[in-house]
Amino acid sequence: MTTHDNDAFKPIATVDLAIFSLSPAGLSVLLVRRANAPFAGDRALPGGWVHIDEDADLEAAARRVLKEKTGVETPYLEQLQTTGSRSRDPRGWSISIVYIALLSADAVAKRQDLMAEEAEWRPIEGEGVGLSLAFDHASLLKEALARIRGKVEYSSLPGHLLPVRFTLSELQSVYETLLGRKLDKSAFRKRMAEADFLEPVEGEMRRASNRPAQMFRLKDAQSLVLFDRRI
Amino acid sequence: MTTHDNDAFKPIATVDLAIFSLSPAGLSVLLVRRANAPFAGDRALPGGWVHIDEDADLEAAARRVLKEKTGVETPYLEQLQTTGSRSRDPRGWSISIVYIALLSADAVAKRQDLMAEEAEWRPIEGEGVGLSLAFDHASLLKEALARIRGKVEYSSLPGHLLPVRFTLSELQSVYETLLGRKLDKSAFRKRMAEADFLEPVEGEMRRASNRPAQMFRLKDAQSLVLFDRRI
DNA sequence: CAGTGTTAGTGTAAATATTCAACTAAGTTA
DNA sequence: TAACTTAGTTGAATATTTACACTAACACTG
Repeated sequence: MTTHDNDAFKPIATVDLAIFSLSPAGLSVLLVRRANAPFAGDRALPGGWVHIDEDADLEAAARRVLKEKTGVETPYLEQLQTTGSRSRDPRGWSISIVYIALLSADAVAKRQDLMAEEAEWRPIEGEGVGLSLAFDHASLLKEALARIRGKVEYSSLPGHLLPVRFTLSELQSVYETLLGRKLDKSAFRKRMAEADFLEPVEGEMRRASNRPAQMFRLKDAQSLVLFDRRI
Repeated sequence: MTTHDNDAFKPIATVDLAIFSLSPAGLSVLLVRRANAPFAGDRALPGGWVHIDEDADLEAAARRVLKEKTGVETPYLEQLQTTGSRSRDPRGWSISIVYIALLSADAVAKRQDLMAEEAEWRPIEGEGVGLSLAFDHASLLKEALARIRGKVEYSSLPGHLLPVRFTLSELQSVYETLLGRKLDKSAFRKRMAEADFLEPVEGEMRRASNRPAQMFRLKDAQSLVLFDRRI
């Protein structure tokens, strides 16, 4: 057996992001158009090198890329997976650490002007975006969608896609969109109460031409709450 | 905004493994003693550089390290997480891709002679191993344990720690060990039947000085089955 | 200002699942 | 053959889930 301790392998390493938000067309992902080779002109998940001088850790690098592309600073952010292989980048053995970010609807609206030139929102259709993507990004996006759809079943994930204040009906509607099925209203409300990740915003009500609804906000906008049972 | 496309950041990158098996003392993890600096003499999770010429992808690198240290070729293997920061390795900005491996009890016994010299099994106590580990490996091990304990609640994970053939009573006993609580026998059997990841080994029974028990094996030794409800 | 439409939020009976413990089954051992 | 041990099943009491109907609170209409 040989020791490789002084023969450090240094692959090409990037941090790539699957950034999601809700648009009128449903769940959408942020894509950029690549300026340079390889895959120049193709769409890709936004990403970038880790800046060895600037980024203290991988999550900091992910937050930096996110801010560069969207202007948003405090999203829900979670590491998805790392892929690395000889063949995924024509320039050689490369590694990509993939993060998932969820942007609240009002954060997206407010920072519209801060969004990077080359970035655009694309609605999700089925398992992807109906476009071929650079590198293995189509497969990374598919994994990200699988993770998100899985977590909708037993976590507060959809709450991170809404504006800061929302009603229970709006929240239920996001769950239904992401799950692709209808939920029972009373069972839904019971789950939300048990899971204990919402707090009512005192004195604030959604008013329309019908009974006003209590508004809620997430107790913690940064972290997911996992349920005891499926929704 | 600057482009860094030709300024590829190349960190130090290793694949590290949290390899678990069952010993008489319960769940155990494989540790190695480091031969070289940094942390020479300390215990660490087994790991190594990706071999750019030899490993097609990250999982291949993980399987190679696993085989070098244990002699086992076909374990349950799953990527846990990737950590990367300026400070985790005194040699500079470094990345570690961490995998979890589960070894079946008979695989461990059979390959005892193939196990690496410097490797040893240490029983888990609480959130770790009661030893300080090199780098941030204590924290990586803690994350690995959290992942495992979480999955025991709603997956076939414990089945991957048993010998290839086992009885339902043995399986229940492993669930109980990992969960730290007793389970109801009839409810347990109902769950296992619903989850549908076991198949009876026809004609084989465990015989002792009592009623013989049907033996079972995993339908798929490589993959986990997730349950609809908690166990 | 009564009537209607619409969405918010609650209540309840029937169906389903869980729990707890007792029971039967099939072998070995004395 | 009786006692012992572990395998595997059954069932009644209790808790939870589901489906759906009900009440509540507003705006709008005439």
